[in-house]
Amino acid sequence: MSNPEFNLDQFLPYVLSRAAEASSLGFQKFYRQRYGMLRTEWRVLFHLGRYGDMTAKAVCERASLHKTKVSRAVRALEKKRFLSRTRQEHDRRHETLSLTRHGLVVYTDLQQLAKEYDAKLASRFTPQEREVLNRCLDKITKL
Amino acid sequence: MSNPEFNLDQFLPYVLSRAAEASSLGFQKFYRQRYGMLRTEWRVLFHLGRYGDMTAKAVCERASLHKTKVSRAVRALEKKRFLSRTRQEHDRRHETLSLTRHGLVVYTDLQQLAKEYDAKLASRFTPQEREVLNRCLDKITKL
DNA sequence: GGTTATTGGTTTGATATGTAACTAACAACC
DNA sequence: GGTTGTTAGTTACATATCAAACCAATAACC
Repeated sequence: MSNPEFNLDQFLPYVLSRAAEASSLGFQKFYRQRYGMLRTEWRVLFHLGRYGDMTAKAVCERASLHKTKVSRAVRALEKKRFLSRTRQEHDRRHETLSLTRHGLVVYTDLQQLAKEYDAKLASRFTPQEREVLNRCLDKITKL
Repeated sequence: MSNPEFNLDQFLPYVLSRAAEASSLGFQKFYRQRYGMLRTEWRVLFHLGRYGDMTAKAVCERASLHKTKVSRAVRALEKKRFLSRTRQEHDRRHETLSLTRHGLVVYTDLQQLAKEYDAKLASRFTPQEREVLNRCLDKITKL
């Protein structure tokens, strides 16, 4: 069919999104089954767990997530008692998000699992490959 | 916060999905703006355009898409007169999907744009990087 | 100090997605 | 030739997502 030079299986956006889906799938089950969390929820949890308390806006920026998504994830996490909010006194529009003790436990658990899962993935690559891979993905992510 | 060894920005599923999103974004506008197509729709279109007529089932397998998604995409593409279906005589459960003349024109246009877009992305990498990248992504995709 | 603009966050309504149940065509078995 | 199983594709319903409108707090300007 038409131009044989174009190979769909080497088209970067396509290949990337397939790889992303495949690699997410294996990890999903941990946060879904164990804690009934959604993808965006664990992302928010991870950001808070890894980088400490911050405002919803900050999460949006760090994680490149839209504010409506974050808003809903925060509500869900709050309902599960994984995080709590506190309005800032000097500017009552901002609210600081912090993990509860329970949330921190969950984060620690998932973080450990993530580390193991990542190690398993990484084991398929040589250190050089891994390095190139990270570098390339980083370049792509930044526009 | 807790274990400083775990770096979210190197967690493969996370990094991959961000890169995938970023790289898709730039290409989206072509099929969205020009032809009002959705992601799944262009995937189906591309598979038919690139690999010729096939059944919906075959598209599912090749593109790793769920049959309901394909079903809906096919209907949408049919409505736009980009493809047509024909029941197979020897087994009336199967229907062969083929691009219409119009669909082929659209495919050719998008395929050209994809090639250019891909070249632009690829220009940021050395051939070696590109090779490693493809190899790694391929490994990840296959489990 | 009242008007206008901006900003952090939420809500709403239209659209997309995933899961499971469904239909229709065929095959296999007796 | 009727029962049972399987397969290609669709439908229905519940859920997730996106965009745009919205609200409330602050800032900026006069």
